[in-house]
Amino acid sequence: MTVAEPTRREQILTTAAELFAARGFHGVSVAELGAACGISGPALYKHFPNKQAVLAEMLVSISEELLAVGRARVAAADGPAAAVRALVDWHVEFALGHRPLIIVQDRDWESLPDEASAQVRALQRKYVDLLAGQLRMLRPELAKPTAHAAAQAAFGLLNSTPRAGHAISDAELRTLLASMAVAALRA
Amino acid sequence: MTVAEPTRREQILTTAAELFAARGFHGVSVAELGAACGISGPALYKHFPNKQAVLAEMLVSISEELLAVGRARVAAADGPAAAVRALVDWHVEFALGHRPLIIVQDRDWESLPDEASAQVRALQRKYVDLLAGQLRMLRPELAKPTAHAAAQAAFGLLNSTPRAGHAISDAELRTLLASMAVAALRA
DNA sequence: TCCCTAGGTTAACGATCATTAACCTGGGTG
DNA sequence: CACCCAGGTTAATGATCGTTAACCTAGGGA
Repeated sequence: MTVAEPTRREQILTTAAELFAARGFHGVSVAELGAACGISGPALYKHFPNKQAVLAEMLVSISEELLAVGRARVAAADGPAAAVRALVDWHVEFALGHRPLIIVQDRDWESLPDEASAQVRALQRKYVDLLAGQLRMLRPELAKPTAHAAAQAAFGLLNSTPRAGHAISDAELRTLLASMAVAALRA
Repeated sequence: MTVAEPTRREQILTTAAELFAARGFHGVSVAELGAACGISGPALYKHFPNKQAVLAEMLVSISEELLAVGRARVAAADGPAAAVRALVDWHVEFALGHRPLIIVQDRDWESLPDEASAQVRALQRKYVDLLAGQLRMLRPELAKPTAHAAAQAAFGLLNSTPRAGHAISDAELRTLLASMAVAALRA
């Protein structure tokens, strides 16, 4: 069976993720992005209506994936403690596997067009609330805003991943971050 | 005694911090920044050589302050456990008091001119190493890169502060974040 | 065979911006 | 009093960039 060759749309999306992560959405010109894909400049408009749409597709799809898989893992978990651990593991797994996307997501989401921006914010909020909800089942003494803030802080910890230097192996980083996040959520 | 009225330079710096935090360095034009200060456009060049210099002064000075005070608190602490706690407390105190600066620091430092960028990176590295060093004294089993990654993750947690909604009081947020960070570092 | 269309190309346009030029003004100093 | 200059002003400049226009080409279906 043949290796699935990526469509040009996909190539543009992954290339854009790397470039945006490295220099920011506004720091990458359409011409650069095209060149990095082997085509040049305006050819991008055969695949996307404009530059913001590239960013939008990228961020909306990963927000959706994070939420969908997160929900599935919670549903499959045996109780809130397991659910919290499952969510942490899922997020660190995703973050390690898609470092550029994580960087772009929390640096450049303000550059989105209004509609997509609201959509991403809503998805992210649901994702944070997913963790916050499980956390409150585990620790009923937490008020809702407190649990939300704690969940957000845990994701902040996990999202520091991509900036890490390569002096430590992915496997070690994975267990380190997961155990730190779980400990923080238990505090 | 009269209230210390800020010099125009200072006004520009604090205004720029708020605007950059809200819309990103590239998202704020020189004209907008001037207007927000009550002057207009090119008048900024009477106080700074160019737009990047505003960002540079902002980021270098806060990096220096973080490091200097961090060192002082470590020196004043009674043992590594107290030093870790002091560093966490100092960072959360600073982050809560200077939310826009924290946002700008980890979103826009790549927009700095090369020299300033290197300077900020060096200061930040020393700051992270300060925490990592105390952590290794506390937990000698940690390898140096591991401790560094753990320290970075803890700062990632603490820097999630500014994005938090206002549904929770600063006082509560302060103790929540501090205890989460300390717990994560102990894990 | 003929034509349509998907997916390229280069050239041109218009907006936005950072930066510079040229000019003004009022208050403190020699 | 005369002058200087710090700190403004508006207008102009040049670069960059996103986007559009106009055009080309290969390949597959009627």
